[in-house]
Amino acid sequence: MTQNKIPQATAKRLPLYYRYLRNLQSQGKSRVSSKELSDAVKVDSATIRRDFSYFGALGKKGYGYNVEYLLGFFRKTLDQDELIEVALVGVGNLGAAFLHYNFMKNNNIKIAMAFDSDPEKIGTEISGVHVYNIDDLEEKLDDIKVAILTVPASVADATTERLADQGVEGILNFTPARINAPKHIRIHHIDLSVELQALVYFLKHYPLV
Amino acid sequence: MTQNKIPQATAKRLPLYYRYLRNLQSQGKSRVSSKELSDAVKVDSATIRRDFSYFGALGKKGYGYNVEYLLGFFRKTLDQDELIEVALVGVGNLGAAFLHYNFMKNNNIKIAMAFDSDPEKIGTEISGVHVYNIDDLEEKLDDIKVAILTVPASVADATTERLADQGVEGILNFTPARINAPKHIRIHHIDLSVELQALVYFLKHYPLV
DNA sequence: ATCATATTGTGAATCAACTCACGACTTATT
DNA sequence: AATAAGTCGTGAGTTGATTCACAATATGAT
Ligand SMILES: NC(=O)c1ccc[n+]([C@@H]2O[C@H](COP(=O)([O-])OP(=O)(O)OC[C@H]3O[C@@H](n4cnc5c(N)ncnc54)[C@H](O)[C@@H]3O)[C@@H](O)[C@H]2O)c1
Ligand SMILES: NC(=O)c1ccc[n+]([C@@H]2O[C@H](COP(=O)([O-])OP(=O)(O)OC[C@H]3O[C@@H](n4cnc5c(N)ncnc54)[C@H](O)[C@@H]3O)[C@@H](O)[C@H]2O)c1
Repeated sequence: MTQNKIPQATAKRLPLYYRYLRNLQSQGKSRVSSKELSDAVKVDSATIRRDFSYFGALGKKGYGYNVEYLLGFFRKTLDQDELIEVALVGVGNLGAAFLHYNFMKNNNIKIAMAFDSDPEKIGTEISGVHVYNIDDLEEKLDDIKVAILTVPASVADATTERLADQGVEGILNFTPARINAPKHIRIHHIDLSVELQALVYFLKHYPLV
Repeated sequence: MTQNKIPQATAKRLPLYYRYLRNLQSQGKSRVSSKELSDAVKVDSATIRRDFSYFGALGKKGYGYNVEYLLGFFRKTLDQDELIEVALVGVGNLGAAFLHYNFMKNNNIKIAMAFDSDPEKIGTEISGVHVYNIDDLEEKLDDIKVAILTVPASVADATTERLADQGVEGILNFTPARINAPKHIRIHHIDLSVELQALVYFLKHYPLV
C-alpha cells in the first residue's frame, strides 16, 4: 500500500497537480509540458519533472505529458476512486464555513457528519450535514478516519483524545493548540493567526526577496 | 529594517513562540528552558535554541530564558507595538468566519475593513467591520498593506491586481487559484482542499511514520 | 529522410533546515 | 569553597528538497 518513498514535499504537491490537470482536461487539452504546468501551479518545472519521476517515466521526451494518462495515474495514486468521509468537530464560525463548502468539487472527500456541544446547534443540518451531540461521538463516528477540528483551543486536547480512541488517524487542526497527541495519530496544524502574523513579518523583514 | 538572514523556517515559528510566552507570562512564570518550550510547542529543543540564537544570546547557560525579557524582545521583533490593519476581500462563508474571529487576541493584527460585490452584503457591518463595495476599493483602501483574499477563485487574479495597484504588498490567499501575481507582492497560499487531500494521502501512504 | 525544435529524466551541485553532541557557563547544594 | 546539576550556544554532520544543466529521445516540418 505504501508507495515507496515519495518525498513529503512531493506528496503535498500532488493534489495541486491533480486539480490543474482536471482543468486542462475539461478544456479538452490532451497534452501538457512541465513548463506549462510550472506556469500554472507556480512550481519550478524541474521540480515537477522530478516529482513525476518518482512514479516512473510518465512523460515522453520532446512531447511532454499526456493529460488523460497523467490524470488516470494520479486518480489511482490519490485514491480518487474511493470516497473518503470525514467528520467535523466544532460547528462554530469556521466549522460552519467548511460545512457550507463543497470539498467534493475537487476531491473525493466529503464531510459526512458534524459534532457540537451547543444545544442550539445539535440536531440541525447544514448543507445536508447533520450536527450531532458531541456526547454521542463514540456512538455515531463509525469508522471515520479523518477529522477536522474547529473547537475552542481549550478543548482541543480532550477532543483529540476521544477521536483517537475511536480510531481516527488524522486530524486537520485549526485550533491554535499544539495538541498533545497520541503517537499514532497524524495531525496537520493550520494556524491562521500564525500565518497572518508570519506574512506580516515577512513583508517587514524580507522586502520583495 | 531587514533583520539579517533569519531562516524562513525560523521566522514562521516566532509567532508560535510568542504566543506561548504570553501564556507563561500570564501564569506568572518568569523562567523557561528550551526543553520546556519544546514540550509545549512541539519543536525540538535544539531547534528552539538555534532559532533564538539568530537574535543573539538571549538566554543564560544553566538557567534558561527569562520570560519577561524574551517576550519584550519578541514584541519588538514581531512589531507587536504597532497595530497592523488588514483588509478582507470576499465576505462569504470563509470571509465572514474570519470577520467574526478576533485576531487581536494573540496579535496586533486587526481586520480594518472588508469588501464584497454582493449588494446584500455591501453596507453591512460584521463584528464591527464595515463591508464596502468592491467598486470602491481604490477609494477606501487607504494605505493598507496586507489583504486576506476569500473571493471565488475565478476573480482571484483580477482582485489581486487591483490590490497590488493600490500598494498592497502581501496577500493571504484562500482561493485555490495560483495567482499570477506581480513580482513585488508576496502571496501566501492556504489551500484547504489541498491540505485535506494531502492529509488523507499521508495517512494512506505513510502509516504512522 | 533529414533536420530543427521541444521536452523529458536524472546525475550532480546547491541550498535550507534540523539534529547531535559537547564545551562553557550558571546556579544550587553541601 | 568545592561539587553537582542544569542549560545554553554552536560547530559539525545529516537529512531533505530544489535547481542546474545536459544527454537522450520524440515530434513535426520540409
Ligand atoms: N474563526 C476564525 O477565523 C479562526 C481563526 C484562527 C483560529 N481559529 C480557531 O478555530 C477554532 C474555532 O474557531 P471559531 O471561530 O469557529 O470558534 P467558535 O466559538 O465560533 O466555534 C467553536 C464551536 O465549537 C463548539 N464547541 C465547544 N466546545 C465543544 C466541545 N467540547 N465539543 C464539540 N464542540 C464544542 C462550540 O459550540 C462552537 O460551535 C478555535 O480554536 C479558534 O481559535 C478560528
Ligand atoms: N468555505 C470553505 O470552506 C473553503 C474551503 C476551501 C477553499 N475555499 C475558497 O475560499 C474562497 C471563498 O470561499 P467561500 O466558501 O467563502 O465562498 P463564498 O461564495 O461563500 O464567498 C465568496 C464571496 O466573495 C464575494 N465576491 C464575488 N465576487 C467578488 C468580487 N469580484 N469582489 C469582491 N467580492 C466578491 C461574493 O459575494 C461572496 O460573498 C473560494 O475561492 C473558495 O474556493 C473555501
